Amino acid sequence: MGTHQARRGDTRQRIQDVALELFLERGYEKTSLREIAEKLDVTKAALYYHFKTKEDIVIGLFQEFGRPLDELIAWGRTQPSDLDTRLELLRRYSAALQTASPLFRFAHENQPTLRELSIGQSFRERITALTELVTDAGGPLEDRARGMSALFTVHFGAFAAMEWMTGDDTPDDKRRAFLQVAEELLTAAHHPSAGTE
Amino acid sequence: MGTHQARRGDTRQRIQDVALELFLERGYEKTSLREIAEKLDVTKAALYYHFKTKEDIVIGLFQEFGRPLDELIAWGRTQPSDLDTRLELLRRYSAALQTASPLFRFAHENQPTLRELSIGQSFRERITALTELVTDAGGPLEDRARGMSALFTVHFGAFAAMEWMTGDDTPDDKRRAFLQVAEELLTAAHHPSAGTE
Amino acid sequence: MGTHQARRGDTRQRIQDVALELFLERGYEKTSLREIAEKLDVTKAALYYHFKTKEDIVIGLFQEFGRPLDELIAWGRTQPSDLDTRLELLRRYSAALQTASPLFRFAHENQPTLRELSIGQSFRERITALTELVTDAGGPLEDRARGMSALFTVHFGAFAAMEWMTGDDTPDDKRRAFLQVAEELLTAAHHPSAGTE
Amino acid sequence: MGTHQARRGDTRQRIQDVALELFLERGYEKTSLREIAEKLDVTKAALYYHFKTKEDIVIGLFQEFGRPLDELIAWGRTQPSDLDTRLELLRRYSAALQTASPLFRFAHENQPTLRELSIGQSFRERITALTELVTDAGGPLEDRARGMSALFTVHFGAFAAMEWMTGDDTPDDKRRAFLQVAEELLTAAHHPSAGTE
DNA sequence: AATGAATGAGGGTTCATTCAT
DNA sequence: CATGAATGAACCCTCATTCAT
Repeated sequence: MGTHQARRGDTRQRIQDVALELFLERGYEKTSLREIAEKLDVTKAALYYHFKTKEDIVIGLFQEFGRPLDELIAWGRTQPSDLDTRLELLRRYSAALQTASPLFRFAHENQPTLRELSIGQSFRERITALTELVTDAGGPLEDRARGMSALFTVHFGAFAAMEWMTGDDTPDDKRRAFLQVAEELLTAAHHPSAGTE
Repeated sequence: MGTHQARRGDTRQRIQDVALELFLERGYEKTSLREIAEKLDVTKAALYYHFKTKEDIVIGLFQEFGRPLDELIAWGRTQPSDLDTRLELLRRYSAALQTASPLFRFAHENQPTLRELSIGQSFRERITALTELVTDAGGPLEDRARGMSALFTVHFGAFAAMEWMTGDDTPDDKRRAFLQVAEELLTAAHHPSAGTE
Repeated sequence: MGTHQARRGDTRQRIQDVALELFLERGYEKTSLREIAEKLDVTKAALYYHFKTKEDIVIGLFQEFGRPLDELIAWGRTQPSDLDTRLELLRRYSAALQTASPLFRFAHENQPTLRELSIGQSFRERITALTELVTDAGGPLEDRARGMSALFTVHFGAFAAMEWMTGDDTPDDKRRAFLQVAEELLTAAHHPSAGTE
Repeated sequence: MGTHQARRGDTRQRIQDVALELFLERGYEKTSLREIAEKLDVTKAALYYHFKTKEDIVIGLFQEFGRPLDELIAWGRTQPSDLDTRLELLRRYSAALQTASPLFRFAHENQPTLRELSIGQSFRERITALTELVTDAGGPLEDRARGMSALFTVHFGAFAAMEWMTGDDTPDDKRRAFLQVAEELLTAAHHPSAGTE
């Protein structure tokens, strides 16, 4: 029950938690392994026992949190490419963001780093896959814009909005509100009169 | 006479150009002054003749490119807070992004850095100001979400979309499409029946 | 039962074998215990069960392989200091190198390390002892040079030559050739007319 | 006339001097840049102003000291492949070693390191070139052994001998003695009766 | 308007070694 | 007989910055 040495075996997990926390606060590049180690009250070398490199910590994070997104895409690909599927995709994406949003915010705020970090490639591919599922590649430009906009809305509604939106609604209220706006966008994209209005 | 030394006096400008280019490519933190200097074929020390610090280069960039945004906000504050004003704000914002989009992309992709860089504060404030002009602080949550979504749509439509949207429409076509979607969103937010649907 | 764990008790030997192999390939300093352990498919800590320190592995190697040299010197000291003894020393040394040459190559290629490694001292002493047995401390400079040269010839003929000598003679052919050259050198050193030429 | 800052512009040279000195004393791997810097009373970073990497220091050393050897080889290749040429090659090699011997000793005592250091390759090639010039690729094995032995004799006579040879002859006396022994070896290799004796 | 030389702080990484289990 | 987890010291290297010239 002491402060020291109390945990055991969960060090790997703790490293990832603290790392993500600091990466979000100060960015990947500016977060040094020294900082992570100090916050955990271990040595830098201890980190290297659990992760081969700094980049490896990020890879670990994405493996853990990125799975729901993979499943979502896999599911989407088994479904017919119609409005109902897309609405459901949005809903599930919104739900997934509830827990994974820290990682996604990290991904967004550290793009130049991820671009060079191998893992970044696969993350971008997943985003691309999602947009393809939600938009109709052959449809009119406006409709595709609506699809992407719906995605932006759910996506950024999950974290960017948290900082910029005033009022005292709960995070979950906000999330649902953005989800509804996104659904309207997608529905409009499928409405025959959408492009003409 | 000679390709070298041909320019004069515009070194400051050239530094900023190259810096922004590299910041976009590799991120602010990973771009070293050495790289910038080498690409310009001058010494690191030369950079210090023109800019007091690395951060100063960023400040210079924001002063140059950030002005249109300041003017936009200033204009918005003189106008009545109604739908027409907001639509016009969107249009002007979209237009401003046409030239300033590299800087905005830089701002977005280097948020953790900017957060600590003093200049970042003022940039965030400007974004906050914009959202306040475009949404009605006292209105229903869905409407505020629509306002923010409209802003996201114009904003990310300007660069994120460029990478993720397939098809061979021109960038300007895309921009206009996103603008139109954003206008629809704002209009819906002002429609009496919007919240009930 | 199974390929693993098949050996038992010979772990110490296997460590030494793999260590010498790696020391020869990459040098003592650049060979880490991690590498040795990985190649053996055990943990670093396991090495410490068999050897107290990294240096201890080297000591072990020299004890194993260095004995023939000790015996050679001991034998030499019991013999009269004449040409026949010296020729026989050369022959025995050449023979000893046949099996011990890896260790000798290691010793030669890692001299700065050995110099600081306690065991190195004793190795150098042995070489010095050999030269004293083969040369006549009070004789003319040229003769002493011939003695050392004979030693070089046998010594480096055993490994350096392997890499630099073209042709398809067997290693043993080469060894014998160098031995013969060395014998000529020693014999010349004992010839009355040697110094006068 | 102060102790500090007294020199200027010769820092690069001083780094190389001190580096070689330490490399000889403690070996390349065990010599840290910190040690070199401290001995020079500058910062580690200063070293990096003059040399891109630790390996670069070695490269610099070889470029400086390795040139005489290159010239020797180049000269040898313009000459007829007979005894006189070979004797002259030995003499010139022996002379070259007078000044370059520290570098050659370094090369010899740090072979595993050099093998991985790119520069090492070219050094080995030079040694190979020399042996080819001094021996007759098509001749009998014994004669080739005599050629290599002659080279060993001159080569190791230049530094290894210094440590192992007792007596109070000057280094130059020793060098000349070894040179003479080497000359005898080469001459014997060209004697018709050499192999039969 | 710019350079050459240097610095101090810190980066990520690797190493030999230890010890409770 | 061996492992898992960790440490402390050191490593090479890079960075933003300075300053005399």
